[in-house]
Amino acid sequence: MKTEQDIFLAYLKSRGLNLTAERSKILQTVFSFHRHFDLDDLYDEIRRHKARVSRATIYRTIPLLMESGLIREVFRCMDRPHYEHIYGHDHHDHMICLGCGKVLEFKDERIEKLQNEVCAEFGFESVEHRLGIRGYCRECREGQVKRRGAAGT
Amino acid sequence: MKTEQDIFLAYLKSRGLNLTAERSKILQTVFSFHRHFDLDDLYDEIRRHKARVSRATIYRTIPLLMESGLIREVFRCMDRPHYEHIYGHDHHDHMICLGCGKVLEFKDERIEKLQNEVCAEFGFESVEHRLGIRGYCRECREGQVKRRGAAGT
DNA sequence: ATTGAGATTGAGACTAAATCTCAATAAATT
DNA sequence: AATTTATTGAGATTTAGTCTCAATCTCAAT
Ligand SMILES: [Zn+2]
Ligand SMILES: [Zn+2]
Ligand SMILES: [Zn+2]
Ligand SMILES: [Zn+2]
Repeated sequence: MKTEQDIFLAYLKSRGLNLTAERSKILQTVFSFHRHFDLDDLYDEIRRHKARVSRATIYRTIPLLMESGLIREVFRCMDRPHYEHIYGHDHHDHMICLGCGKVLEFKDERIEKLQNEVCAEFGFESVEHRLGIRGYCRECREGQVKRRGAAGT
Repeated sequence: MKTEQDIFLAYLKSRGLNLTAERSKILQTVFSFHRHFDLDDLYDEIRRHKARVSRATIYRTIPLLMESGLIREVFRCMDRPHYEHIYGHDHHDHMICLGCGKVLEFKDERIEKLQNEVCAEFGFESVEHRLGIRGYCRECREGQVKRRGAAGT
């Protein structure tokens, strides 16, 4: 079982790039999250650990992490892309509550299978997909709503 | 059968707003498209008809059209949101070719139904959803690829 | 250990999308 | 007609993201 480091390192090597301290710190921080994050979450968390990585470097590193298959963009919220690490986690899709901003994850094998069928019909080779359902969660429908802002898909 | 104008007008009235010449022109142009469009497509098409509406007004009107349920954002391409009118059209989802940028539309009732089931399980009330599959279309997989740039979901 | 080629970084300049401000205009209301 | 409120366009402003470049680091070959 390879670690995320192994994978990132292999990817970087394959491109003639190095695993620097900054990239390593970003990688480590990404995998320390147990939730979806945006660039500023990363930046803040790194500083909170008294490490110092510039925003420019984070902007540069995110595409590398995506290309190496370690993270993916999941949705856009407050006009910013949000990411999640995917290595070691099952694929899943998202429901985003327009009331409280909560993000629910779900996976339905039947939907996944049907997507493959549709792609086959069209002769389309799927590389990646994203299903985002926006609406209102149980708590927001029933009880009192604490508005935290709407989220985009 | 209401026209898009009726709907937009009703929405505007409900908010104490007026259907001005500019808003009317934007509405008309939106429904003259038979493809997905972004803000500049709108701007250019309006000017091509020798009408004059500022970008600021278009930026202001798009949210109104979305809130009134006439258009929706469908994906992001070249870092810009793209829209489509939805009034009078069946709901559908999209496949986006990473090779040529082509956008294919599909609808699978079974997938739609399963989404409803999943929402019910979670007690989640769906308002809207978006399924985007990115990959390679038949032509790009077989023949020669004419790269036109990648598209985002 | 030294060296040189190439990779990397951070700071700040730059770009471009989107929002905001505001004075002038238009529409609705009285 | 007068008053109020909505609307517009131009340009200023904000902000996410990219680009530039000089200084620094990495690594592989001596
Ligand atoms: Zn909620
Ligand atoms: Zn997730
Ligand atoms: Zn294609
Ligand atoms: Zn469509």
